[in-house]
Amino acid sequence: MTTPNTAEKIACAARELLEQEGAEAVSMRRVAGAVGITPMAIYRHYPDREALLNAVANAGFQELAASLKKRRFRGKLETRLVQVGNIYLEHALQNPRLFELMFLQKRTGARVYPQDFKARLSPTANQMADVVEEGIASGELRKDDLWEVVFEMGALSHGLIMLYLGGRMALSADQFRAFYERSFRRHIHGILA
Amino acid sequence: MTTPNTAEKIACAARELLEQEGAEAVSMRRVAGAVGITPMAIYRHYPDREALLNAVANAGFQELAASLKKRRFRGKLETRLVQVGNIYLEHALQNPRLFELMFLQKRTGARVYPQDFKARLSPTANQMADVVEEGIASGELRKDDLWEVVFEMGALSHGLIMLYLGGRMALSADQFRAFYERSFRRHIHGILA
DNA sequence: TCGTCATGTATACACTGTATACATGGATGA
DNA sequence: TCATCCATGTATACAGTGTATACATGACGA
Repeated sequence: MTTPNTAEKIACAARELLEQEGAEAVSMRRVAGAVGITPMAIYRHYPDREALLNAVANAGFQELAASLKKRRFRGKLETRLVQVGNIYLEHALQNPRLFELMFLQKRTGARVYPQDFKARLSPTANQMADVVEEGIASGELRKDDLWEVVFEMGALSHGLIMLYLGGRMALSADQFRAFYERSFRRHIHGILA
Repeated sequence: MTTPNTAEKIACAARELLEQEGAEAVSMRRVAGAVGITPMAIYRHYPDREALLNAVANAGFQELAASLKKRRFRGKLETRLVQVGNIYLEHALQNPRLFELMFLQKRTGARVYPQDFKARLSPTANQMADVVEEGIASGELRKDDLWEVVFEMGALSHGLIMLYLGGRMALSADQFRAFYERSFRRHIHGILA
């Protein structure tokens, strides 16, 4: 148990290949080569390529959840919402390909709105939900459907990040960070005068 | 010129395959088979598969632009913003795979923010921009960066649609339409009390 | 009539995921 | 101790992919 599992070594190699050469470079043969085994040996640990990529994505979700849990959010409500959003953002900027894999791919077992969210099965969304729920309770936020508000902030987040990672915004990482934060604040305040 | 071009027949067949069997089913061999030519004949019209998919995506953008141009938006400002958003939505719901192709794929020659948008090269964004610009001028909308506001509404739109099309929301099409519209209105008004 | 050129074909190559059959080595039970 | 089992890995093969290369064909202009 202390020595790294072969399955983990495979997933690790897949992730490295993913981040360095893109998703299409993650072939069974190349992953196997990186680990030092035969392509078919991978199938002793993962039923197929999709399952392997799924495992990599899951690792990403766990990391993201850990990042969110580690951090303590403080300050006024708007600040805390922005802080949660920024953790998503940093995770995306530091693992761009992994992030695409996590949210673009049709994953079997992905959390489904609304039931899995209301059941608090999504650790990432829970953090945002806690802040929003408190805001609604304190009267700082308009009374509204908690999970709709949370999911929609996630959608805005993903939308911006995907467009940026997809090369549709000619901005430096720092410029994008600033844009992203402005967008978050605009979403909180609304655009009406 | 009146009879359909072979290049067009190829793109058309590719689009049908895409919408009916998914992006991975769009292979050169299958497209060629549908048209009744040899796989290699496609290369007389498109340099490679990516270019073919690009052509299909471009057709989608033209359709969307035409839909937007055809429609006249009237009523109060918020209503018009929602109307523009709904056209995106309907296009996505009626051509889901095409929509994914249009916005997920890294397209060469995709409009890049901000220069291409400010140069009004994106017909789809222009429609939204007209409404927002008028709102800012009339004082109905807060004074802000026009194109940031426009791009960000597009991002929210794409984010929601991608998550829905990606199977991450267990909602009927009508339920999603309602969610989408509520989100749009929330974004306009803000979530603060 | 004779190129010329656009269009299509035939074949081949390197690559992919993975099904199938076989090897191996270490743990376990008699 | 020995036989057995089983997890793990290997070797090979097959159908599929994009596409490079070489050749065919048929319309058209000089």
